[in-house]
Amino acid sequence: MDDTVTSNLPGTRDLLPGEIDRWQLVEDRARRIFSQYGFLEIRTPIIEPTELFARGIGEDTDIVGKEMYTFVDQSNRSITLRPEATASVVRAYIQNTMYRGGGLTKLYYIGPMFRHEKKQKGRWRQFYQIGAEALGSDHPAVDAEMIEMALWLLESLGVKAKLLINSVGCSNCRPPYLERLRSELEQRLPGMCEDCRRRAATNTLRVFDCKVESCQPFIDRLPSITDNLCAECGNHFAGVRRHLEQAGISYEIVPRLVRGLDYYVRTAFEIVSGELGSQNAVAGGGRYNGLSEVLGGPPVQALGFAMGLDRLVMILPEEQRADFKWRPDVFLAYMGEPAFEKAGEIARELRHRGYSCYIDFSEGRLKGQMRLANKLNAEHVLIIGEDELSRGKYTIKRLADSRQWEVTIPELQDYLATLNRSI
RNA sequence: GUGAGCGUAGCUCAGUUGGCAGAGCUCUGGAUUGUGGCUCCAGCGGCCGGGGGUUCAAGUCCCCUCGCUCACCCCA
Repeated sequence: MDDTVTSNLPGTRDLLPGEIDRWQLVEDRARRIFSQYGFLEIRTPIIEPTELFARGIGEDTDIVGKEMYTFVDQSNRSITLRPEATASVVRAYIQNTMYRGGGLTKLYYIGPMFRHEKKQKGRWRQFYQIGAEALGSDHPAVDAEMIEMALWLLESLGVKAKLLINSVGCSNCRPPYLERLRSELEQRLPGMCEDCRRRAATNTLRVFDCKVESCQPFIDRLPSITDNLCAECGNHFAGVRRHLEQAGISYEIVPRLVRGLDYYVRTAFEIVSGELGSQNAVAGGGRYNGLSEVLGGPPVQALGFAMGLDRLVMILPEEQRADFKWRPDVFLAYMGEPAFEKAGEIARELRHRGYSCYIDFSEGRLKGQMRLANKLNAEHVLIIGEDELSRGKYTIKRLADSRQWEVTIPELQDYLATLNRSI
């Protein structure tokens, strides 16, 4: 059972027809809701120069440090399979001078991302995200609207989730805060875990992510960024909260929720679900006013979020999962070669008129074809035998109530038209 | 990278102190010559993940290995 040719790579998977309807439901809903908020789709390449992610995500992050799928191509360039899409979207925004008209640019994307991590519940090496980016404004209402949109998508799908928010300051208030944090950490560090000591040096804010029990008392007593915001950041955060409240959205402020990089500023948020096990984040996002400049573009105030489709599908309530099954409007059953040809002709005509038809090619007997029609949940079976062929009238049978009657093809079309099929 | 649990039919899983590899579902055929579902009958389907060892005898015990799953780190 371990043939390397007939096995997928670890952390990847096939999404089979039996479950794909749930994905389509989620994707369709997301597209509809995002477009209601004025977001337009963008599709960027799945591969990018490694440097884009190294700079756009940050050298100190786990993603860049150990999780990227990176290879050297035939032209000796270092290429990386995208571990997330924000850097690509900002790159495309700069490259295509989408900032030219001024104002707010709203974009969304759907697609696979890649991170070389060990598989866990809700964690894959190839996973899928739907995300949105709003570029060109620092207005707190933009933050609130984006959060509202993400929550509404989940709510409309019947998914229960909780919003966690924070503000991580900006280039004015963060450096003095970090200095204070480091000096307080210095005294406590000897009692803390190895990871904390490492993080204190490389990416200080990250010590707040620590989950080691013995570190918690230390962390709880550290000054929080939330209490050390400058006036502008404090006002911005208050604005976001006010707009959330006006939208009737409840939230929890989590001072420990941080995004560690310099160009991540102000709003940071996460949407979590209790049903996901250890990886409980369904969506995460934040503001990144400095990213465009880091990538060589103009200053652009922006924020975005990404939602994990795999995780969303996983926690989709059962009742959201059915309803979508494909079924043929007409299953064409035939007996004999001339009837087989006639079946093909009728099916072609019906399909061109927008109906879904199915023909069994096994050349089995009528019984077997009826059985297949039933298994496919066909709404009708059109029986084409020698009688029908010679008279030009066919037997149509409605499987739900077993009623059957004779029709000509024009009569069949009239009948089907009365059923109000959605095409 | 570290730790734990699990690998038996296409799927979900039984398999006792080591003693002829099983069930349900699916699939195929029949009961029913050109009529599905429900029922009944029959059938197909296995390197028990792989390799080595112990034993008269291993799905079962031991060692190695591969795979999967969950957890740690971190994140979607």
